[in-house]
Amino acid sequence: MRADARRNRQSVLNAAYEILAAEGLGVPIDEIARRAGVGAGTVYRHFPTKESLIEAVVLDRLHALTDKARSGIDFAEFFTVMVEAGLTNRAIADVLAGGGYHIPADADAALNAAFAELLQEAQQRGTIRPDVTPDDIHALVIGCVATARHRGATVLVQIVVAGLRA
Amino acid sequence: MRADARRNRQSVLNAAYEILAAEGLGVPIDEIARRAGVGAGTVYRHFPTKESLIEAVVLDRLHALTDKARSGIDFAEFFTVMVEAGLTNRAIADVLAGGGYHIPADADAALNAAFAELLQEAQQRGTIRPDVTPDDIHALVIGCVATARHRGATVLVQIVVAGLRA
DNA sequence: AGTCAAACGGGGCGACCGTTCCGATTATAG
DNA sequence: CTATAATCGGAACGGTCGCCCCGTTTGACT
Repeated sequence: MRADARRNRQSVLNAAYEILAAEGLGVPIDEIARRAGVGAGTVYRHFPTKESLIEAVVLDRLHALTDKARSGIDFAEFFTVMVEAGLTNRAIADVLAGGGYHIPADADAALNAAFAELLQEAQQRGTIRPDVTPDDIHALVIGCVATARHRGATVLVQIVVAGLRA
Repeated sequence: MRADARRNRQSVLNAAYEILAAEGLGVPIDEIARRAGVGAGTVYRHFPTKESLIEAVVLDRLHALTDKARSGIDFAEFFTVMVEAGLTNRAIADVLAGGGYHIPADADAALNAAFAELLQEAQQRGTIRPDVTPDDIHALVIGCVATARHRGATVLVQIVVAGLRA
């Protein structure tokens, strides 16, 4: 690959990461291109579709979250980590909420599986009420993120976590 | 006002109510017009802008909710009423979430005020934790609605309400 | 330095949507 | 029944956005 191509590809990735994290998946490609200092055509040369660009930007974040879940973290703690991830990065929030764009199922599935294991452990230990499903948790994370955007996150997460306790 | 004009106006209102409740504020005007059996121009004769049509359709629902809040209902009960209202009527959900369109401030403010009073009562009676603000509650309603769209509402609302208790 | 394929960029296409316009229609007063 | 003005419907406008195309530039290898 030519040197300028590699450079431009990296510029696009950097710009896309910044803008997507700040504004969410709704930003036009042209804006990403402008921020990267390239034309829209160049973006589409490297990433055949907007979805593929989003994928490239978001995938490693999802993997990082999955790793965190596997790191022996407490369930309640990881819950707040997820919410904070969504608050810090609107693209993550949009992807978790399933907003329009489709992310490869396996990355999403791996994260959900790790989260579900944490939940099951906590439920067996008796610290989390037994009638909540992994899907409920997933939904609560989305809700907390959407919710805490206007308000401070801490109180809301405290409330939800308190409600989750057995 | 001519008889056919009144008839058409009502058709538009009915169609708009049905579709907006079912699909949310994103539906195109043309679809509302088609469902009402009129042209798009007719819709704009009666409602100068899409926002005004939405307003006409949504306002009395907001007033109904405000009345319900004033009817001596319990705070926790009203919380679930709000969530159910959002689930039943996507237009309500979108308006509560502040999704794009602007609803006259007083209607929104009246509902919020009534809800805030219920909260304050419950907090003085000691049934709801004292560190949550009306804005927190507003946010939690939005979150529960957005959340419960995919999952059943009951478990989620139970969790949140349990977390809200003192 | 010269060559040429690869990469560039920005204008353009098609789709969608809110809004406006205007010729055709129709209800109502006289 | 006619005149007339209100109303109607849907085509057209302007704006946005994802995506593609193509004339031009540029980097790598000789």
